[in-house]
Amino acid sequence: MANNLETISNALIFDGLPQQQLKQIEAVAISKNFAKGEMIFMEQDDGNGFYLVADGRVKIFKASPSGKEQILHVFGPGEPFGEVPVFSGKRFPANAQAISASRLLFFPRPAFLGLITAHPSLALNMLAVLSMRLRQFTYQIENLSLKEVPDRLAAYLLYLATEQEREDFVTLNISKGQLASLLGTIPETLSRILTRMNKQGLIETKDRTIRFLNRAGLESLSIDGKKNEPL
Amino acid sequence: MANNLETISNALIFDGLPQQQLKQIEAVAISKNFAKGEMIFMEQDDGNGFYLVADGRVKIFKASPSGKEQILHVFGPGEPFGEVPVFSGKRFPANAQAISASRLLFFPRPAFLGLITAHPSLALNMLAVLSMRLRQFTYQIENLSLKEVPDRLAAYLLYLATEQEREDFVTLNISKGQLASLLGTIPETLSRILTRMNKQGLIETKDRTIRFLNRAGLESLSIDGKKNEPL
DNA sequence: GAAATTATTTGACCCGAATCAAGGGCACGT
DNA sequence: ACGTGCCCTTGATTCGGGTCAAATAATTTC
Repeated sequence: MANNLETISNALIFDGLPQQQLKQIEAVAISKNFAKGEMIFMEQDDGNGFYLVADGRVKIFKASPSGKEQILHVFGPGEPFGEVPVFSGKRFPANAQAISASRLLFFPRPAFLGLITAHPSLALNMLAVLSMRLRQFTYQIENLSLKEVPDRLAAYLLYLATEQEREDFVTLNISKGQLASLLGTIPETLSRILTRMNKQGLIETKDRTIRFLNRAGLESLSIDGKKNEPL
Repeated sequence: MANNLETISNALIFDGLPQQQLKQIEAVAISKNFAKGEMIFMEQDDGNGFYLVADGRVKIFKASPSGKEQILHVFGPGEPFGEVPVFSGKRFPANAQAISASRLLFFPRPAFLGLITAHPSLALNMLAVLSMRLRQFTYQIENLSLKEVPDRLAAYLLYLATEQEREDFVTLNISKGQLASLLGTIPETLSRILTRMNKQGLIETKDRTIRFLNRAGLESLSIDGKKNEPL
């Protein structure tokens, strides 16, 4: 529950900027509140600015006509989203929805473009953010195309462990249904795989806590699947 | 077979820059030649600069241990690639390989960072390029996760028609095997689907030329698959 | 231009994961 | 405490598409 200036100061995207510029940035930010489940924008909407999460949690996702969803990102405090239309000049390529009650800072396009033109290091920060996101998408595409669901799950759990700076267990910050959508599968399949991994002694799950009983096994799965078994 | 300055002038990434800056840019570019099939860089290599295709064609791809490939992009003349490490500070997230004999202009990281800091519009161009690429990745993820192979193929053919400014036929600029890898499938499956589409009267294929016999059918496939059939 | 690769097609088969259908557990509001 | 939903799990079944194997066609190379 930080104030706007604190939120901006702590965001990586504004990292390294002098206090004075941060105040300029704060001056153009507009605070907006969203209830849990509320849509922030939809694919094909015009994007007249981008958002920074102050509080809460937001999912960016694609939806198919039949109702299946693929989550692209889940963003929490300090993370920006919705920048693509600002620079591409096109519409939003995906949907954004609050998955918990959220407070967001909105930066209107013209004001932000002015700031970025005037401050090269802000431009470089933004380039870094977009590059990291491209990187992440390459991993997501690799996972969807080249790995099977258990491998993706293993990779995600290990990533989460790094994220949470833990060695032997992680705590999911989204529901299992959402995790399924993030991994490009459906809840039924995820549930079955978790059950199987428990039986195999790889993990031990209790609600949203997953303990690693065989980290090496998970790592092997996450890297090359289980194709490398004895002949 | 344009010279370096022409190549740079025609690249979208340097669009709108004054002649004098283009010459500065040309001054830092290093021309490199690659034979067909030659690797340009591999995933996890250090990225000390980025490339601009002057001549030829380059594929960016991920590979699985079992040998399957997923193509992320195919770039031709005027298109930049390998920028992610320049701004993210991390290593290449994917592989790059010449799929035909190619001449590339290489821009070393430090020189390019200098240019971008000095010229805001170059920074904005680069932001636009990365944003378009993020956009494209969202479509690729959507295709892989939410659509089936025939739907992806239909979407790709229609995209290609737009690209080539044609109404009723397209000419593949990559082999069918490469197309399979771009669509996230394998040559056998692509071959079967092309055969099926021919039988269904959707298309007519002759080598790398594909004629649309039922564009509406393709469009319907590309949007929501064939789930919307009569009850 | 003939041999040697490499690309494409076709067939038989198999497997991972989606779909369809219930059932159970838990939280929340009244 | 008692529904009413929502989330998660489990079972039975189906299906898309990948694997393996082999034949054919198209290129490249010498």
